[in-house]
Amino acid sequence: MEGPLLGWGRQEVDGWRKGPWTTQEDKLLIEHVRQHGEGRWNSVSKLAGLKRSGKSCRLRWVNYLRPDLKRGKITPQEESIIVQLHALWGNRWSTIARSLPGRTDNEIKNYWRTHFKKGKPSKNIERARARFLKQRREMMQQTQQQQEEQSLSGQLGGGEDQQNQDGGGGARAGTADVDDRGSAVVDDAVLAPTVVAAEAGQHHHQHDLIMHGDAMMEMDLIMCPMSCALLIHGAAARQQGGGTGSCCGSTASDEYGSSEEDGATWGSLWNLDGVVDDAGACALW
DNA sequence: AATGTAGTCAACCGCAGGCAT
DNA sequence: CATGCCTGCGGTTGACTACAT
Repeated sequence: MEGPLLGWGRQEVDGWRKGPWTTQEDKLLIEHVRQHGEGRWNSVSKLAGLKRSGKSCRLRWVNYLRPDLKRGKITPQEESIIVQLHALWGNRWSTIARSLPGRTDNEIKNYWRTHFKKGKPSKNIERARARFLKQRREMMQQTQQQQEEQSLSGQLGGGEDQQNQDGGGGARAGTADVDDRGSAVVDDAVLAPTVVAAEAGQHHHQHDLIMHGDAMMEMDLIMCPMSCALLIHGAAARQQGGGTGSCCGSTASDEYGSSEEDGATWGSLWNLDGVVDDAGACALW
């Protein structure tokens, strides 16, 4: 496996190797990261004896060599998450990728390009997207209304944390609402403290989110539908007595690996009407 | 069976922001 | 405070593969 992969045109520019990585290079990089950890990519080439730029090393590691990467095709769940997050964040692939454990921004970007950019399942996608945006609008209006009511009444002296604790209805925390079409509406308030803490590092990115299209709004709360999905999943699992709730982890990947081309799966995925039961638990997971 | 086309994946490039000096 | 370097991100490109004609 030593260097048969030519064809990227340039093999070496200014002393830097370019093009496909060899297994030898991969080994060197893996070994280096194992010993020194991630980061300091520019020094990797020297320390590891790689004729690769820091950028190239980082890219290779992040997109291909990282041990926590989930190989295999994007599952329908992940796909729906991608669509929702893209509706929220646009082409912020890295942000979207953070909500999909084991997936890279590059992977998601490629996936989006090939599947949605050319409008393959456009009707479903657009419908779901439109529905999602509409739901978000309604939800935000509702939230705003609640905030106004609260500020007007002034009786809830608990401060700004109050709404998070209460979630606008107490029992709603950790669940999904169901709108008049039966679709799952993820409530901002379901964001658990742990999730907030986990997201705190990137809060500054997400606080001033600009919605796509006509839905321009500022997010007062940290928006992470995947986190919400996790919680929905968890809630569903709890309701079923399942206990642990793994989200789009490897199990999901395994489960859907064989059926993701199935049109029926697509249909059921986007027709969320049958997905959320009366208790608000999401049956997808 | 050969050829053309679309899909997928891996990698590169340029830019911007953050951080150290 | 200014500058330079490093890192990360998004866009783009090229090669390979699968499928259709």
